[in-house]
Amino acid sequence: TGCGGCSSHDMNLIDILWKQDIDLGARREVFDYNHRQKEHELQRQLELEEEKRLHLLREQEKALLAQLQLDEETGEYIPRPLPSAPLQSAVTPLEVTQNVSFTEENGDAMSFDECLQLLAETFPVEETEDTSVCLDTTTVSPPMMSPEQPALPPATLSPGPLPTPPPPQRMSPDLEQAWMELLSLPELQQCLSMQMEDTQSTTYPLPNSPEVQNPNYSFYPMTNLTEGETNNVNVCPAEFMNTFDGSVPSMAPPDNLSQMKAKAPQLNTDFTAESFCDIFYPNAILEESGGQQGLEGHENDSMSDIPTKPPLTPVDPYSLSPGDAFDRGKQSLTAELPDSDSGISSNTSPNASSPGKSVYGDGSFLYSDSDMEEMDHNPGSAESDYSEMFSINFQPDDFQGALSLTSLTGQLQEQQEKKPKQHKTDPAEESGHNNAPFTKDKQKKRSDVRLSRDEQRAKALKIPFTVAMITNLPVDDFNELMSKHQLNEAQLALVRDIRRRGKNKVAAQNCRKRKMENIMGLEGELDSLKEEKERLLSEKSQNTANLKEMKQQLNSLYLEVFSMLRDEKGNSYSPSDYSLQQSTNGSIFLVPRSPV
DNA sequence: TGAGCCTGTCATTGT
DNA sequence: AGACAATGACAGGCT
Repeated sequence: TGCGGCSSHDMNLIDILWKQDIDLGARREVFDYNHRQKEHELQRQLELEEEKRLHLLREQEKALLAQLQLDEETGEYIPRPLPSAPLQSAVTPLEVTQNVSFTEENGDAMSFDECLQLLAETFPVEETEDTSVCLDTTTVSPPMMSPEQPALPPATLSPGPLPTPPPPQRMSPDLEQAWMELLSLPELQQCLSMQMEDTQSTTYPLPNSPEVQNPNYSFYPMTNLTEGETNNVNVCPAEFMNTFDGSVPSMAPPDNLSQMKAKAPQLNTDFTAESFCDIFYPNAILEESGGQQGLEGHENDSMSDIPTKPPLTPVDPYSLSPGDAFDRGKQSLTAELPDSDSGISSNTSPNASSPGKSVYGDGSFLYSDSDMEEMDHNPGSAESDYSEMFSINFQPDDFQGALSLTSLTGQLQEQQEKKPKQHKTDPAEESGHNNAPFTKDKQKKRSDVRLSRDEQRAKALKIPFTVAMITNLPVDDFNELMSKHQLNEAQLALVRDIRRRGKNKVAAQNCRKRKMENIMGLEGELDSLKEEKERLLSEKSQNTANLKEMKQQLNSLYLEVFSMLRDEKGNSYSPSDYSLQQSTNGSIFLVPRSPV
């Protein structure tokens, strides 16, 4: 079906073939008349567009020829004499292509491949390795093309008939050299290699693109053998493909040129290798260091809009507060609510009954659980204050080596633990905030506070460690940490309590998890046992049935044997009067049954 | 409003 | 003996 300009007659012929061939494995829809009709219409449109495009190409070719003539005094179709200096070889082809600025003048945008195509058509070159290298990029590309974009088979590689074959013409030596140098341009080769590599390793899937899903896209006329848009379509990101929107790129109005440059890479007019790469792999250019990275984020247009993700930086535990400004206002309130339920300090402060009066600045660290309740009312403030406290009290010098890492992980963990906390107040708790220490009401809103309760306590007692550190540090490190700080009795007790609670909390979690796993394991075991029981019962019933059958067979055999036995008078023995018994040596005896 | 679940905490025991 | 893990029990919060 690779017919180029398929006439309606051809299509009818193909129709017939389709209908006749039931072994093609083609889906039913390809035989659908409406479907085919739509395809015919689409094909006609494509043919028209192709004609327009070819016409434009001819115009551009004329312009190019004119330009080339202007460039040379000799009248040859050579864009410009090429310096042979190696240093300039990388620049000159760019100049060539830049000089061929037909697109700007014509107001049409052409892709790099279109230019190559134009060059090839203007100065057809015999197949060389270089050209095949260049155009081979199209062959490795997945067949992704929009219906509006005529599928263009590899031009110079295709031995098939060419609808518009350029007359065989030998490229002028200079131009050929320029062509080779252009192909040997490092940037271009890099781009091409990236292109090939990308098409091989990373396709540009268009999950929702009908062009890709349409199994019949190959029916679209493949009239033009030079690779133009196809190549671009194959390699350009999906968002670029979606920008075609049915318009032929070369017919793009000039006023949209800049916009099209940004969207459609094939519309670029400056064919420098860099711009080539830049257009096709904007991410790769943007992220100079991570070329492959740039190639991966092309499916989504928004990806390019997303700012480059900054490298992972250590989380600043002191910047975790969601609202310091709001929370600072509560600091005086929350700061006066420290407590340790260790039983060591729990003398109710004289100020405990007057929340408005802070004991924080008094240096007092003896608090009641009722104070903790007030802390519970402001868990958010406690969180922020906690971070704020550590921003003040945290002494990096105290944590060296492994401790710093531990503290970091602990802070990270802490950050995670803070997230789900909720903020509520309970009037009942407020009324009971003067309760004696160790009352159970301190456990209210436990889910609200969780570690933040200990965090608040730690803050209140100015303990310069994170709760995560206190909890997670190994014993030796923890003891070392404690020894490095002059903590008073209440602080030490609180730290021990925090550590105990933290570890117990983890232990409880593990225990419950283990319990659940055990339950699940037992359930699985129960299921397997049930299955085995069923199997055994089935087997038992089967055996019972077999046994019953065997008994019946044996009984019938027994009766049969009896029926064949005769006494000296020729009378048969009655099974009710006699029985057959087998002795240990295998001999059979007819034994009279004893009367009951 | 009560039931059920989840989670933190305490007390206890074992390692 | 002390630290820690494991676990039952309890209580509070949440749905």
